[in-house]
Amino acid sequence: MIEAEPDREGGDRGGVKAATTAAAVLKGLAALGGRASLAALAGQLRAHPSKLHRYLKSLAAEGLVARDPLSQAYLLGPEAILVGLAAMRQSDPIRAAEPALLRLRDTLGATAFLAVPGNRGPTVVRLEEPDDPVVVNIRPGFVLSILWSATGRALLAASADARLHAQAREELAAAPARRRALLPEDEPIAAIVREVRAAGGIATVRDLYLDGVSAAAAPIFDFTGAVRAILTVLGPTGRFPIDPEGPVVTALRREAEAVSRGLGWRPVEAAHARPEAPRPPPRGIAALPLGSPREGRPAARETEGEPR
Amino acid sequence: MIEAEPDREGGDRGGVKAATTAAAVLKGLAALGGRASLAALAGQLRAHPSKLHRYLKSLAAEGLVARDPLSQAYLLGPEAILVGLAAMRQSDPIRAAEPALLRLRDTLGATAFLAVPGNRGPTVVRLEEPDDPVVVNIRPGFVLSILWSATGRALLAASADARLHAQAREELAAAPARRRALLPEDEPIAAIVREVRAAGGIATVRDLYLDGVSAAAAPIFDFTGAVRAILTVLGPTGRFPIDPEGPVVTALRREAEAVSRGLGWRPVEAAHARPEAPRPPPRGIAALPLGSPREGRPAARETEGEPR
DNA sequence: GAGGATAGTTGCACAGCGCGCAATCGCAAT
DNA sequence: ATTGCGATTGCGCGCTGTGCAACTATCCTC
Repeated sequence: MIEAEPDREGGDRGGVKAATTAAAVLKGLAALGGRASLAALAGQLRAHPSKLHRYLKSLAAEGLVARDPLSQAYLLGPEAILVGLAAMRQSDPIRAAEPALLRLRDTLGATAFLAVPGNRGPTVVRLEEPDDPVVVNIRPGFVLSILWSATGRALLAASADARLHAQAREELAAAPARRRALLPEDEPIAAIVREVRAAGGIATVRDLYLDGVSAAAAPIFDFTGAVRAILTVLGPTGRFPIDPEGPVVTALRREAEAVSRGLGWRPVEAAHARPEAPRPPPRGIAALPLGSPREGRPAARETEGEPR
Repeated sequence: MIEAEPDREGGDRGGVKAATTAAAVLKGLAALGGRASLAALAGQLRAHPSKLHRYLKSLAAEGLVARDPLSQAYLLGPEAILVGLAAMRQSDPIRAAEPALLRLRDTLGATAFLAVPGNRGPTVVRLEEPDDPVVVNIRPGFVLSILWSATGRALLAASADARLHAQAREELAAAPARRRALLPEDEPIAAIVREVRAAGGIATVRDLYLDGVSAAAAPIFDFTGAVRAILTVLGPTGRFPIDPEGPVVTALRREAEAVSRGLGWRPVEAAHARPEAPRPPPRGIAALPLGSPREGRPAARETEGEPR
C-alpha cells in the first residue's frame, strides 16, 4: 500500500506496452499518409528500425499493414480499412458530446445543450441544466430557429446544405417586421453567415431568441468535415459574457473542438504530415517506447542504467 | 544451429507477439461491429478477459479504442477512423492486382491484364504476357469495347453507372449489322447483363472481340462495393476452356476475390458478425495468443500441464 | 564490373514485461 | 442487504521484447 512511486509517468499503468507501441506504429503510418519507408517511420516515431520492423511484420501478418512489392514500403492494409469503417459506424456525436455538456454546465454554471441538424432545423437532443438554471422552455425535441438562435446561426454558417439555406430564406420571409428588425438590414442571411465565420464558426447572441438570455454556439464536425451537431451554452445576459475571448466562448470552443476530434475530425484537414521526416537523427540511442500524445521527451535512457 | 522445432507453427517468427494480439483485438472489435463488451470480445477472440482488458487499456490510451461511459462497452475510437481513412487512401487496385496478374499468367499460361473504368470505357492499365503469348494488340492505354469484350461486359454487369450504360447503348447503335448479329437479338444489353450476373459476375467470351481468342473477366470491388477494376485472362480458343467451373474461371474468380479483399471489400457486405458470441464457453482455459488467420485450434491446454 | 552507400532483416543474450490466476471492486437486479 | 455478473488489478514465473551489430539486398557511382 505504500508504494513510493516507481513510475514517474504512469501513462499506461497496467496496460501492455507493446500494444501501445503497436498502436503508435499504426498511428504513425497514418500520420505519414498511410505509406512510409521503414526509415521514415523510424524517424516519425523515434524508434529503432529493427524494433519497428518486428512490429510491422506482425501487423502485416494480421493484414493491418501491407507492403508495396516494388518500393517495399509499408502501407496500411485492408484490415485497417475494415477497422476504420467499423470505427466510423461508432462515430456518434451525442455520445461524444455528453461529457462536454457536463463539463460546460459545471464550469460555466450554464445551461448546455446539444442539437443536431434535423429536417426542420436544429433539433435539441440533449440538455444539461445547472442547479440554478435560467428559465428556458428548451427541451429535447425542440426545433430552434435558424436565424434567431445562436444554435441555428452556427449551423447555418458551418453547413453548405442547400435545403437548410432555403429554410433560412423561408424563415426570413415569414418573419414579422418586428423580428426582422433584429437582423442586419440588407442581405441578413449572408451577413449573419459572414459574421459567424469571422468569429471562427462560433455564433453568439444576446437577448435575441429569448430576452435576458445570452447564448454561444459552436458546430461539431465529423471525420468528413460535415456538421454533425451544434453545442450551445446559455445563461442570463448579465452574468454571461459572450465576448470572443471571454471564458465562455473559450471553453465552448475548446470543448467543441475536443468533441469533433472524438469523431475523427482534424483541425486543418491536414491529417498527414510531411512525407519525409525532417527531424534529428532517427537512429542513435533515442528509443521511445511510444510517442503519441506529447512530443519531446526530456531525456532518453543512456546505455548504463541510472541507479534510479 | 540445431534447433529442434520449438514452434510447430511459425506464423509470426521474428515478430512481436503482443503486436499480433493487439491487431487481433482491433480486428475482433471491428468484427463485432466496432462495439463490444469485454466478455463478448473475450468470446470472439477466445482470450482471457484480463488479458484483453490490458490490451484495450493501452489501445484506449492511444485513442484507437474508446469507451462508452454508460454501458462501459469498448468501441473503436477516433484514431481508428484516421487510420482507416489513411488506409483507404492507399487502396489501389493496380498495385493490389499486380501479384494476381503474375500468378494468372504463370499458372494458366495466359495473357492477363487489368483494366480500370475510364471515361471512354474499360481502359487497360497493366498487361502480363506469358512466354508464348497469343498475338493481341492490346496494350496499356487501350480502351476496350463495352459490349464486345469480356472485360467490358464484366464492368457493365457490375457497374450501376448510368453514363457507362449510356455509352453501351451508343456503342450498340453505332455498330454495323455484322457485329450486332453477334449479340443476343432482343434487348441485347439487358440480356448480356443478366447472363453475366447469372455467372456470378464473371463474363466469358469466345471468338468475339478477337477471332480465335477466348477471354474471361471478373470485376474487382473496393470497400464501398464500387467497381475499381476488371481482371481479364485470355488465350487461344482451342487451349483455353472458359466453362464456368473450369480451371480458368475458377482461378480467375479466386484471384479477383483476393484482390477485392485486399482493397477492403468483404463478400456479403456483412463484415460484422452477430452482436453477441454464440460460442462455447468464452472463459475457461482457452488462451489463444491470437486468432486471426485460421480458426479452430486442435486443443487447449488443460489446467494440469501434460508432460508433453 | 567492382566498389560502396543506403535500407531492410536477423541472431543473440539479458532483463523487462506479458499473462494466467485469483482476489477485489463496482454495479445492478432481486 | 444479498446475490451475481462483469470489469479490474496485484502477484510472480518465465516467456519475449529489444538494443546492438553483423548480414543481406538493392541501387548508385566510378
